[in-house]
Amino acid sequence: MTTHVEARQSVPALESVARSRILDSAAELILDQGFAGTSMREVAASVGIKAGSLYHHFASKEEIFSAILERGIEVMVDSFAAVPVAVTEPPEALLRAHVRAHLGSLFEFGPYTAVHVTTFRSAPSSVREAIVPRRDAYEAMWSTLLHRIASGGAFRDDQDLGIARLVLFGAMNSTIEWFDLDGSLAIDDLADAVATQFWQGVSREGPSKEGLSREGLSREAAIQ
Amino acid sequence: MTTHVEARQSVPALESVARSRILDSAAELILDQGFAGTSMREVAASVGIKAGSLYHHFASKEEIFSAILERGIEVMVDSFAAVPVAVTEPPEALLRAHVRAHLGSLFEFGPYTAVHVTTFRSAPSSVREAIVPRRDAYEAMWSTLLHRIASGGAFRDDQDLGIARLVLFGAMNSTIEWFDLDGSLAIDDLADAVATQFWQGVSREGPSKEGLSREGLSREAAIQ
DNA sequence: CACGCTACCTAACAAATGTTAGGTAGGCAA
DNA sequence: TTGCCTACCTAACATTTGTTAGGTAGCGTG
Repeated sequence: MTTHVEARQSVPALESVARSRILDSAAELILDQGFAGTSMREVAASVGIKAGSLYHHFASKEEIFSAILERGIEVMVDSFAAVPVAVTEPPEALLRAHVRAHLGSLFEFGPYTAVHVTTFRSAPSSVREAIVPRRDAYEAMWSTLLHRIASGGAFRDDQDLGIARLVLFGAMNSTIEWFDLDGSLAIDDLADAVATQFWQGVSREGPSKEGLSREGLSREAAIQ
Repeated sequence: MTTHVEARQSVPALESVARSRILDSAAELILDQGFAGTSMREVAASVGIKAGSLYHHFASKEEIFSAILERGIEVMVDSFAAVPVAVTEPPEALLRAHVRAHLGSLFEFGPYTAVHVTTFRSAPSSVREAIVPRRDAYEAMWSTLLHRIASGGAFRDDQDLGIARLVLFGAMNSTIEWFDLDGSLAIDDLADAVATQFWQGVSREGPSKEGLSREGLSREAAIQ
């Protein structure tokens, strides 16, 4: 009854075509219903098969979820690694390019990264713990980047780098909530806006020495 | 078998003590399991009663969820309205105070706002649509605030206000993911860091006229 | 006292859940 | 042809789900 047989990929085939199709559909569903809110029957129906057949490709619902979250990280890491800007470029250009890459991973390579970002916190702890190391690895790439820039003296020294990074992550990741690839704002312009806001802020006048801190930010509270 | 009878509140009692206790526990559970991932029996057990008894206080699971999301907005709106800084204050102070208020609503008044922010996108559309107007009202309060500041000329004019606001929201809301009230970083310092980063950015040198934009950000893509 | 009200309970319901066992159709290789 | 393998199916399973009906204990008020 199926129209044709899928060709096997020539690569060592970590992920067969069938598996990928299922993951695509499942991720889309999970993105707007959550993991627990998406049933195996729904996933199966969305790719035109019956629920039981899913177990020909995955051992369990959790395995599907895990695969999606992992692919989400892969996409981010690959995007980061593929940034076409040399580390010798000026800080603003470096930053902008990496912001663009991260936003790209959220919108341009399937729903995987978006699912990862939005549902990680409510994932079963077994799934979550298995992914944490890879997640940390990606965050470390960013840490390294920011430290490199900071060591060049381009950053203000009254702001904690770890906090700055987490705030930037939040700003980027939450674009999922409102940005639309097909809308009037281009993703390149979005990246520029986010990067500029991160780098220079929104105020007209330049940064004062003391910033906004009420009495000077205590530095003891450093976060990685 | 119950130890005591709850005293009725003297206020018109929009929310009885019993209802509030249930909402508290339910919100906590939903915060780290999601709506679909949290069962009525779980909620009931967390307040020491049986599932059926929940229906003495709420008509359905959805009603519990709705009540939580609505309270989440209430907390935000109340916090915003209670900001003890006059609009005549300098922009940085105004901003910092409102950032502090929003962060407070996320961490200091129960899990409601946090639940709202993290689970809104995966809520059943019936629930979501009912809440959208109130949500918009809160966002409008921020829009008004930012426009007031902008009309004073304090903002750079090459950045879209709507985007800036959404990015700020993202930065604030995603602190849920990593900030810990009982950690070494005080929430006041967090607010300072976020506000400073929003206002001045992280770079040392002042904003250049052209910013980071590749060729000048197109303004047509204005977002509310 | 009797009444009614609140807040809970038990027990069950139909429906939906993840998962499994066993079967079938078609392609490919010997 | 025979046999195996992949990819699907049907049908059922035990469990969990939201929800409801009906009952009971304790309280305050008439």
